[in-house]
Amino acid sequence: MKTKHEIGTRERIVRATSRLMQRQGYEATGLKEISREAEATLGSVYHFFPGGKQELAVAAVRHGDLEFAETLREVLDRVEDPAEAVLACTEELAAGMRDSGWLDGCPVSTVALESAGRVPDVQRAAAEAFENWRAIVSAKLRRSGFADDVAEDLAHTIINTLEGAEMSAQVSQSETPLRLAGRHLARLIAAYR
Amino acid sequence: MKTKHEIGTRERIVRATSRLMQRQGYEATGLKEISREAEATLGSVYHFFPGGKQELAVAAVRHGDLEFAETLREVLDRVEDPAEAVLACTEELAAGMRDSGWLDGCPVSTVALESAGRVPDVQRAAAEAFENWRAIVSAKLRRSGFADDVAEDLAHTIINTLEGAEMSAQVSQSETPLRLAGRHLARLIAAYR
DNA sequence: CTCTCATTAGAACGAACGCTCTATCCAGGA
DNA sequence: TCCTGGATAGAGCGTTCGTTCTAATGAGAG
Repeated sequence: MKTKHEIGTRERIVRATSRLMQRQGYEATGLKEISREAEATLGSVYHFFPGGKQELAVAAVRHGDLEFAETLREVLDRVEDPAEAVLACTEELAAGMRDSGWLDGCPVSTVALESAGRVPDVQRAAAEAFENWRAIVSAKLRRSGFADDVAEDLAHTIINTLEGAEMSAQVSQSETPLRLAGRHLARLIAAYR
Repeated sequence: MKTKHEIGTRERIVRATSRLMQRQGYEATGLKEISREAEATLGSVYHFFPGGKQELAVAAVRHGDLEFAETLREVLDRVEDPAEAVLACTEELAAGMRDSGWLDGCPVSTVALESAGRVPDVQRAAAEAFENWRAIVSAKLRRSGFADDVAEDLAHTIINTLEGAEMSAQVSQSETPLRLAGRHLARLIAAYR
C-alpha cells in the first residue's frame, strides 16, 4: 500500500527528476542527484523505474507536460478574448521565470532538444507535450469562433513563439522577449479575426 | 606558423565542437569525442583551449553564431520584401533540417538552454548570438521602411518564433511548424506596414 | 504469531568523464 | 648546426556516471 498521509516515493522521484531536468537538462542530471533530491535511495529509483534514466526522463517530461497544460488551461479559461488570453499567458510565463531567478524555463524544451535524434522515447514524450499544449490553445481559439483549420495553424505558431520567447528570456535574463511575444501574438490573432 | 595549405588544427577543433554540440548538446559531447572528430589529439585541444570544455563551448557557440548570421544575411538580402524574406528564411531552415534527417537543429539553442544559469560564459555567448541575429533582422526591416522601434521589437519576435518553430520541427520531425511560422510571421509583418 | 513481498538500502562494477602531465616532434632564426 | 618554442602525442589522474546486485526492512494477510 502507498504511504498513507505523506506523498508517495514514486511521485517524489518524478517531481525531483522533472525539477532537476528543467534546470539542468537530461545529461547533466545524475541518478544519485535525483535520489538525493527526492529523499529516496537508488534502489527505490530502480524499483519504480527499471528502465533507468530514460524511463525516468519520460515520466518527468509527462509530468512537466501536465503541469504546464494545467496552468495554460487555467489562464486561457480566465480571460475571454483569445488575444488577451495569450497575452496573459506571456505575463504568467514572465512572472514565473523572473521569480525563479531565470532558472526555471520550460520544463520540457531543454530535455526535448537534448533527446532529439538520440533518445527516441524521450523525444516522443516531448513531442506529445508540445502537441497537447497546441491542442489546448487550438480549442480556445475554436471556442472563440475561429474556423477549425485557422485555429489549428495559429495554435502551432502561438505555442512555438511562446517556447522561443521563453528560451530567449531565460538566456538573456530579460522579460522583454516574452512581453513582445504577447503583444505580437495578440496582434496576429486579431489579424485573423 | 599555421599549417599552410590545409585547414588549421584550431579551426578543425572549433568546427567539430560546433557540429557535435549542435547535435548532442554541451553535456553529451566529450572532449575525447571532439579530438577524435577533429582529427586532433587531446593535447592539441588543451593547447588551443586551455580553459577546457567551457572555453571550447564558447568558441563553438560563436562559430554557430557567425554561421547562421551569414545565411540569415544572405537570404534577407536576396528577397526584397521583408515578409517574403522571412518566409524564405523558414524555407531555408526547413530544408536544412529535413536534409540532415532532423539531426541538425539550431547550432546554439541546445547549448544555450543547457548552459543557462550553470555556465555563465557560454550563456553569455548564446545571448550574444541571439542578439546578433535579431540585429540583422531589425536592419532588414529598417531598410524596408519600418520605424526603428517597431523594427527592433518585431525582430525580437521573428527570431524567437524561428527558434521555437525550429525546435518544434526537430522534435516532431515535421516541416509544418516552420512553414506555419513563415506564413504567420509574414502576416504579422504585413500588419505592421 | 508467521509468512510474504513490495520497498528500502547502499556497496560495488566497469566505463567514461574532464583534465594534468611529461615527452616528443619539427620548422625557422641565429 | 644548434636552439627555441609552438604544436602534437597519449598515458594516467581522481571522480562520477548509469547500472547491478544482494541483503535488510516492515506492514498487512492468514
